[in-house]
Amino acid sequence: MEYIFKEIEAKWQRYWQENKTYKTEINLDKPKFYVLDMFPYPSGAGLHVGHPLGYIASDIYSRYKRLNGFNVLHPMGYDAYGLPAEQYAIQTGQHPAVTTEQNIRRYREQLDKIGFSYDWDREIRTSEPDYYHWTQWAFIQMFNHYYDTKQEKAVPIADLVKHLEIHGTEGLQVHQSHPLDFSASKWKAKSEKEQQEILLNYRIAYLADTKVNWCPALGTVLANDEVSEGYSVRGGHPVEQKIMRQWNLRVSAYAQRLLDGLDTLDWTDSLKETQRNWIGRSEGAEMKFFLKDKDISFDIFTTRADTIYGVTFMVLAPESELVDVCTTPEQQAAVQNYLDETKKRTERERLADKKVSGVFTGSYAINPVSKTVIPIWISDYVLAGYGTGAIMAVPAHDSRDYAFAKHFDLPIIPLIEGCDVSEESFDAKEGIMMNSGFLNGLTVTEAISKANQYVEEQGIGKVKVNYRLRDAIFSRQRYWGEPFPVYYKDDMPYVLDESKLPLILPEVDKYLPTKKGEPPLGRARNWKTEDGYPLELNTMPGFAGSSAYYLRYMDPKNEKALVSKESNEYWRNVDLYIGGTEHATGHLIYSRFWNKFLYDLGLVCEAEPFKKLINQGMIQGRSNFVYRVIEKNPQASKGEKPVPTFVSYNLKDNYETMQMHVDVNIVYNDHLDIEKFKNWNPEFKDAEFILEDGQYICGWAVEKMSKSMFNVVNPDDIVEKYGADTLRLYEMFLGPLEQSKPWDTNGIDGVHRFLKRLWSLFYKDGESLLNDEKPTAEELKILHKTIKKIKYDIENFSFNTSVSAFMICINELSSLQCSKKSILEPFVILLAPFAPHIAEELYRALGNEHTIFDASFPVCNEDYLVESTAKYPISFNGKVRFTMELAADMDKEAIEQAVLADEQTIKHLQGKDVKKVIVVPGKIVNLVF
RNA sequence: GGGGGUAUGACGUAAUCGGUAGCCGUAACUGACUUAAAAUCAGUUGUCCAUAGGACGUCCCGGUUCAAAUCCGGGUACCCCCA
Repeated sequence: MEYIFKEIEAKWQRYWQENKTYKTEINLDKPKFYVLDMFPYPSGAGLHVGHPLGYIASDIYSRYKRLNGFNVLHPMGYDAYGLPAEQYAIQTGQHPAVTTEQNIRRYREQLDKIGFSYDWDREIRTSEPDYYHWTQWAFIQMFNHYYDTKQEKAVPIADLVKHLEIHGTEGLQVHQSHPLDFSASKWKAKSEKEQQEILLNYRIAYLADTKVNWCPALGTVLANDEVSEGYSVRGGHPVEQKIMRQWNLRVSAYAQRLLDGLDTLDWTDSLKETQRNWIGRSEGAEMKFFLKDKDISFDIFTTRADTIYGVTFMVLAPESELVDVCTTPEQQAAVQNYLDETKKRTERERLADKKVSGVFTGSYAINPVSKTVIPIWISDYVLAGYGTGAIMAVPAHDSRDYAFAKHFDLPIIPLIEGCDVSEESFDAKEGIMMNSGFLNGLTVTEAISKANQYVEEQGIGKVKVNYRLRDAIFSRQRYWGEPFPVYYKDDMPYVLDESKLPLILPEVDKYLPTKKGEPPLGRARNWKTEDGYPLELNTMPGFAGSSAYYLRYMDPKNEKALVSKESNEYWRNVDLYIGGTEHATGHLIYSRFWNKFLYDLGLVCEAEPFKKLINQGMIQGRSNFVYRVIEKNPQASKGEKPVPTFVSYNLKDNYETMQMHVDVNIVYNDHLDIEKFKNWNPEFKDAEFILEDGQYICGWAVEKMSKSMFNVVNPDDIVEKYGADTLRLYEMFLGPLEQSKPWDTNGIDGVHRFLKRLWSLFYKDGESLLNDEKPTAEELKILHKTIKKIKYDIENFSFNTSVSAFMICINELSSLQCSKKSILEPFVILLAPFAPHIAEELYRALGNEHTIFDASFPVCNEDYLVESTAKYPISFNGKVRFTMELAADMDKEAIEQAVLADEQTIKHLQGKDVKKVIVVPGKIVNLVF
C-alpha cells in the first residue's frame, strides 16, 4: 500500500462528517474546554495560505484537549456583514447577501479540505436574522440602561427616571455625556420630548452630536480603529472630521473595569500594554482658572499639577466654547481668521504637523496658585475632544508648550534644579523642584501628589482620573449591516418592543444614499413601524456582530435568548482564543465591553470573555522576480514588436534590466519554469532567456502577500499537491506561531517526506510490516522522550518544535526498523492533532475500530528515560575540550575526582594548577586554572 | 516623540532554568541504485589557519559570571502599535 493522501483524506473527512465526530454537546461528566478562532470576514479573494495558520494551531490544541478527556467546544462562523460586499454591490448591483453567500461557500470548501474539527452544526453568520436578532436585542438593553458609578454597573433606566422624579439630578452618581442640574419639579414639568432628550445623556446606547470620521468615498462614518493615517482601513479613502448626530455606546463608562480586568487575563504583555495605552488612564488634577476681571472660570486637566508655578500662558482648542467668551473685540478678526484656517485641517494633520500656529484671544487668566496673570491663546495643538479642550501651558517642561512659547516669544520658567531649558524643554519627571513656592525642594513625584492635595484642600479643583478611551460611535450610513431596532416619534428615538425582533434588513433598489443624502435604508419602502413611525436609517458597524458571537456559539439555535443560562454556565467563557494582532484595540475592547455589560445584567456568568489569547504572526509573501533586459535602441525595432528578453539572476548585472514580479506558483526553488512562464502572459510567448547552467534563476524578496505581487499561495493548491496533513504540519513547521514569517513553499517536501517515512514503517511493497514484538528499552526511550516533548510543546504552543520532534522520532525508529505496534500506536495518537487524516488511517491499520479521537493521549513514563550514564562536556576556563561518559548517579565529588584523574585532563592542564572546579551534575564540568 | 517586539549558517529555524551554539528541515555537493531522470538510501557543508589540533563565531560596543545567543548598560537596523 502506498501513501495516497488524496484518497485517505477524502475518506476520513467523509467519515468525520457522517459520524458527526466533532459534534459537541453539554456533558456534565466531562470538563469543558472552549477553543475559539477569530471568525473570518468572507472576502471574495478566498483564503490564502496565511489565513489557516491560527486555525491549524487551534485545531491542534482542540484535538489535544479532546484526547486528554475534555469536552471541547470548537466552533466556526462568519463575520458576514461588511463593507467590501457592499462596495461590490454598488459596482455591480448584485445583492450583498448573494456575494456573501458565494464567498462563504468558497471559504467552507477551502476550510473543509484542511480537515478541521469544527462542530459545523454551531455555525453562525452575523448577517442572518436569527443571529442579528440578538445583536439588536443587546442594543435595546443598552438603550434601556445607564451606568451607575456608585454600584459600578449598568442599571435599568427606569431606576434613573424614578430618581429624577424624586430628587432631580441631586445625588446622581452616573456616567453621563454632560453634567446636568435640575430639580424633581423641573423634571416633571418637562415635556415628553425634553425628558427623552435628557435621558440620552445617560443611556449606555445614546444618540448625540458627535465629531466623527466621515469618509465621503464610502459615504459613511468610521470608528477610530477603522481609520489609519487619515485614510479608511478598508479601501484607503480619505477621511475628514464632521459633526453628526450618531448612535454611541458608552464604552468609556467601563474604562476602569476594562483596565482592571486585564490583570486577570492570560494574554501577552504587549497586547495588554496596547489595551492599557488605548484606555489611556491618567491621574491628575482638574483645576479652575478664572478670567481676569471677570466672574468666568474654566477647567483644565493636567497630570503635572507640580508645574503650576511654571504656567506662563493658557491655550484653548479652536473648537472650545471658551473661544467666544475670551476673544476681545480687538482680536475678533485675527481669531476668526485663525479658526477658518484650522477648520480645513483634520485632527490627524493637526497632530502630525510640527509647524507652530496660534492666535492671542486678548484675554488673561489668573493662576489659581501663584495668582500671576497670564495670556490666553488659541492653538490647534490642543484638541477639543481630549480633556477639557483647554490647557495650562508649562513651556519649561512640555515640548509642545515649549515650541509654542519660543515661537511667540512667551516666558519660560524652569522649575527643576539644574535643568537646561535654553534649547529644549525638560519633560522628564525627575529632579528637585525650584521656583515653585511650597513645592520647592521636593522631588517631582512628591510634588505631584502634594500639589494635587493642595488643589483639593484649597478648593481650586479636584483630583481626577481621565481616560483616553472614547465612547464608540455606533452608526454607519450603510446598507449591509444590522438595522437598529429604533423608531422616531417627535424626532426622539424609541426602541422597538423585543417581540418585534428581529427587525429584518429591508430590500432597496440601490445601495447608495438617497438624493436627500440619507443612508441607503432611506430607499426602503415602508420602512416604518406598524403605527407609522419612521425607523432608523443607519445600520450598525462591523464590530456589532462580532462583539458577542462567542456567546452565541454556546447555544446557536436558541430562539428565546442569546444564550441559555444552562449553556452559559457550562461553557462559561473562551479558554483559548487565537487570532491576529490587528484586533488588539477594536474587537478585543468592544467585546470585553459588551460582555461586561451583559455580565452586569446577570446574563453571562464570567466578567471576561477570553481567558487566554494568542496572536498568530502574519504570514508574509515571498515574491520572485525575473529581470527583463531593457531595449537599448527602441527606435531601431520600431514597426516589428521587440522580443522580450529575460536574464537569469546571477547574470543580470551585465545588462540593463528591469525587475518584474513573476507568479511564485510557476517558480520552483527559485528556478523559473520557462514553459509555464511563456503561457503565463501572452506577451511573453516568444520571450528569450539568457540562462546560467541551462536554468533561469529568479531573484526573491519578502513582501506582503498580495495579488499585485503575484506571491499569493492558495492552500487548495498545496492540499492538491501534498495533502492537508502536509499543509498542516508545514504551516506549523515554518516557525513560532506568534512570529511573522514568510511563506516559502520550498521547504514543504521535508514534512511530506516525513509522512512517507512514517508510512513506510507500516507498509512495504503493499505488505503490512506491523508486528507484536516486545519493544526494546531503546525504542521505549525514543517513544517516551517524544511523548514528553510533544505534551510540553503543545501546552506551550511551540508547534514548530513538535514537528521536528516527530521527525527525530521517526528518523530514529526508521534506523531501528521498528514496526512494533506497541510503539507506533502511541506515536500515531501523538501525531493525530497535527495530521489527523493519516493518523486515523494508521490507527485503523493498527486494528482499532473507533475514531482515533476517542483514544487517550499517551502518558510519558519517566522510568524509560532514566540514563545510567551521563555525557559530561569537560571545559577548561569555559572552553569545552572533550566529553566524558560518567555514571549518572555520581556525586559532585566523585565526578571531580574522575575528571581530574583523566589523562586528557592532565594533557589539557599542561601541568598548571587547578584553582577551582565547577561541577553541575548532569550538565557540565568546568576547570579553572 | 512614546510604547512593544525582533536580530543565530545560503534560507526557515533549534538551544525550555545562564551550562557542548547550529537540533529538525530546505538548498547545495558527493556516493549507491538507475540506460537516464525523478523517487529512495548513505554521507558532507559556520568561518579561518591546519598534520595532529587550534583560533574565531549568535547585529555592534561594554559589563556581570567559573561559564552569556540567553542576564545588565549603551548603540544600530528592521517590524508593529500609539501620538
